[in-house]
Amino acid sequence: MDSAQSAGTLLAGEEGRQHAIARLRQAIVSGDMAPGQRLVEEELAGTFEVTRASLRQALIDLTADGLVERIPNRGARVRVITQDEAVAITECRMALEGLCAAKAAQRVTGEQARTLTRLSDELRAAVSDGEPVRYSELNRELHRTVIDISGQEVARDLLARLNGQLVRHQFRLSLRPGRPQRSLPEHLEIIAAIVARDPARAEEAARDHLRSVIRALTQEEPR
Amino acid sequence: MDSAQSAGTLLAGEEGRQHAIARLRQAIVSGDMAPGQRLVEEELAGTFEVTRASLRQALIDLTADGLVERIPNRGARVRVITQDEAVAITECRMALEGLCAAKAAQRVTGEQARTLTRLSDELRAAVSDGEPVRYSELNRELHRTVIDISGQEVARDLLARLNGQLVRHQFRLSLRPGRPQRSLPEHLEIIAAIVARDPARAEEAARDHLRSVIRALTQEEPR
DNA sequence: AAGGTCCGGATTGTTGACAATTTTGTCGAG
DNA sequence: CTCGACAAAATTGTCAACAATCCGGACCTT
Repeated sequence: MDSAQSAGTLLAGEEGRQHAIARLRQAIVSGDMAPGQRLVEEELAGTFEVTRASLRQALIDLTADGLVERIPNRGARVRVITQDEAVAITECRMALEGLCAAKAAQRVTGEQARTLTRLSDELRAAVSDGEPVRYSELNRELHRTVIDISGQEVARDLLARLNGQLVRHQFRLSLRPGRPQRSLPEHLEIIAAIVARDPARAEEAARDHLRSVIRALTQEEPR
Repeated sequence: MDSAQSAGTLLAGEEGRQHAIARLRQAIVSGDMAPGQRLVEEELAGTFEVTRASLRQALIDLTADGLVERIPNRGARVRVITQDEAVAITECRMALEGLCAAKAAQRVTGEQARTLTRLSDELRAAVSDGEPVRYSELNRELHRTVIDISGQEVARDLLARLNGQLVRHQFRLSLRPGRPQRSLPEHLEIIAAIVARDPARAEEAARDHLRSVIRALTQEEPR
């Protein structure tokens, strides 16, 4: 493979689009681009070294994911997700992840149970070692695993979209001092309920956890 | 087929796209196009009298809505929604409409309560008059009203997408003999719980109702 | 000076042609 | 008769130029 990024040549076609999507998403999620900032097609196409068509498609795709807002004839801006919206999104996650936790408890296999138990240990370790970033990763992995076990592909797609919009809020939240300590027991309870194959308890645990996330969001630090 | 409009002129741009989306959606949900049927861009652009670009955008939009399936370099087909998928979708509706019902019970105003009560009466009337189509319309209106009262816009968007995929199944279901008689009390209970401003009861009622829909779906008539 | 109108620059939207890809059809070898 | 390779056709994907639209500011009118 060649490193087609040399000056002068710009990526085209499918490759270009994927590249543009990745770069844009990264830029938005990491906060390199301020919320509300205008996204001028030609300008971005230049900086990412893709054709304008590729970048245009990328904008459309990200609009479907809720990361970008497009107004006809007026262009695109990075979508601002207010705290109220973050709460509303988390409420929907509560409903859907509750469903997934319940189904996961019904369907979990022995091997999957072992994976969950291992995650359990790693979460505990990350907290006691004081590694919030590691904890945040494991957190995401746990949610992903539960959804995976549930086999609910429709919910998985909906949740993927919701989470995409939340990445920034989630990240800020996980770095709040004391937050891992508070959420750890909630996560452990979700795992325990699924391993115990108790759907009602698993659903309640998942919902309790996200209720707690909502509380934390509404008590957002005053900046 | 149809004689379309005037010969020779084909719609373009935004107008063309909207037209194409409307016609295509109509054709798919009404069953004019068999599930799995190939959707050739040029061919459809011809019959709908829009440019290929417009139709292409329409296909992309409908893909986002889950009505069409697109495979790179291989074209689009109308997406088949299996019974299992219909069940999975309804499970997600269960989670999300449960949330909306609960929030609606918290936020309902006096006027909204009166609207719901009126709907209650109309639903009863439609059943006792034996008008399944009217009942189906009122049914959709009820669900829409509840979501509206809840003020949960995120859930509203997700549900809109899910319902778009289900239209056909829902329609078939509502025409099953005896189905309105069975679902009427469930609908009435949802309304009663919201009017009584009891979130937990409203959530449970909404979930019970959709649980019943799932049961009906899995006992689909054997054709 | 207030209000309205009309250009100018910038940006997005669309189109028609062309390139890339997949599928179909044909033919010959085994 | 079956299988595989090759070529032709059909279809989708991409691009670069062109057209439509919008915002801001200068200019004119009253």
